[in-house]
Amino acid sequence: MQTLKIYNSLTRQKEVFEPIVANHVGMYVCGPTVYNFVHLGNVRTFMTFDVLYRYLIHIGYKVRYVRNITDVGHLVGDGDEGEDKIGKMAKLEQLEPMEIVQRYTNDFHDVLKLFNFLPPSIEPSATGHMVEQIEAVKDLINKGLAYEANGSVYFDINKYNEAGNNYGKLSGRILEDLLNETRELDGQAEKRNPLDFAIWKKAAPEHIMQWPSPWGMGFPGWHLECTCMSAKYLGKQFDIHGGGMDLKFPHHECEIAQGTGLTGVEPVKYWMHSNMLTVNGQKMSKSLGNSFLPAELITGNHPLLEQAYSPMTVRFFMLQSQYRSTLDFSNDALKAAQKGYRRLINGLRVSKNLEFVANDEVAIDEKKKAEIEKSIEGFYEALNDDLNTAVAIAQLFTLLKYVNMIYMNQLQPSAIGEDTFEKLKAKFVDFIENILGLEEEKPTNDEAVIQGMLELYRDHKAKQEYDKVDQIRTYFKANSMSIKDMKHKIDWAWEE
RNA sequence: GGUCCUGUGGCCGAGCGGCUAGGCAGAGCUCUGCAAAAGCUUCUACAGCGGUUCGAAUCCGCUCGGGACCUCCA
Repeated sequence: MQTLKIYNSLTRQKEVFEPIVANHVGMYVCGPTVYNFVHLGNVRTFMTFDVLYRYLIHIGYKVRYVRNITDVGHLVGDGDEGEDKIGKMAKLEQLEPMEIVQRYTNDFHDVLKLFNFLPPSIEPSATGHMVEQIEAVKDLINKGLAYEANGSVYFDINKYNEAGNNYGKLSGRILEDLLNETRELDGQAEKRNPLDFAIWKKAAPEHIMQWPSPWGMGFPGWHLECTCMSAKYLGKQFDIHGGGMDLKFPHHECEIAQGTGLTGVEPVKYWMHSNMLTVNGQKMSKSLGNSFLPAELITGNHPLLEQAYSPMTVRFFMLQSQYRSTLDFSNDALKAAQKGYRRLINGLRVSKNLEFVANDEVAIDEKKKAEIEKSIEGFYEALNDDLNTAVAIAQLFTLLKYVNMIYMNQLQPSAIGEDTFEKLKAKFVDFIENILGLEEEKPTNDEAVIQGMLELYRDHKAKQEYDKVDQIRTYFKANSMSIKDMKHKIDWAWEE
């Protein structure tokens, strides 16, 4: 098996990945809060973990990939007194909260499909795990790590730290500093410590999302669902937890506190955080209003877009950088990616039809043979090095060169030997399709080609070259189409 | 203000002590009826100033830019 190294945010260094249970990997990734459309920044994070998931499977692990849907508990605004995001949208659009959830969950799934993401093994939702969350709150109260105040329950940071823990270790925060910088927020009065965070919130009567609990009507705190669902499906300790960099604090910090508080052990072995997608150097985010929706991208319908870009162009574009670097989103970069992607995919199509031809008169070109072998090895090395897809793609372009040379008859297959030839062919396809998840996009403008054919048809007809005319008709017919040769015009239709 | 990241050639983006990353764009060549495609060759780099070192995009210091987080964000 390959030796994969992962940058662990918790230890701030690259570590050799060793699963808790041999050959099995438990991976949890924070999914979206479904109160709005997912944007391209979100897509980047899910793409990072899609490639990781694919790679782990490729190198032989049995992976359980859990990615949640947060459909309650995420509050609007800064304070703990903010409205629930789903509830707010429901009111705004005059819909049932579950309609909001359904609508944006559907959108999320559409987007994932668009970018060719593998579905996770389990996709649990927060509202579907209300019992588990209430039990967790009870448990934390029993353990003395949480307290009730006025119908809400807060996690007690001081108690947690007194028990020998270190709240803030993931994000590198020092409690005193945090305290000094705490903003004046509503609801602070209820807390023993301003840093304590809600694990259960009392719901005002008009609040449209609420559940009965031992502490009255309310709803769970934002961080709790991930703790409960990851523990339920992956166990109290699991291998990889991923998410965007911006979730490190407070979300993931709170997850560590909750998980450790509940079970006494660290919930996660490797924390992975993907960096932000930026626009003109600034983070793409919903609140800054500089986010791009996938739909805007593929239609080109956005003031900052000069043209439309296909989903695979975007996938290629994002994979050309390493996930821990910020990536800037621009027309020039996207256009360059489009060309690169197309060149690679043309090679992919061509490579599938390449056949080995034995020829004893051709000597083995050891240098070329070695370069191919080295690039294949290099592809693995790149991904093993904290999922460096940028370097992996560079290797792919070396392989592409050889695929093209063989295709163009500039290189005899036998010059690299049958083994290397078959390996080149198999790996090239496997790397692109199965690991990077890039696929050929079928042309969307077949109509233009058809019109060109009809043009030819018209010409030949005019010149009375009926053998050519019949040839074109046969071609159409073979594709379940027929040419409609009418008095006023020539058109085509699907054969009925 | 605190914590942390970052500045690479025309553009994007790897590398993080010695070995041409790569893509896109530009130039030349081969091939071609002409193109396109493909292959070959090639030009532009490591923000600035010091230091460490036989050797520094790569380590250290300072200066100047850019950004993230500090209870909305992937």
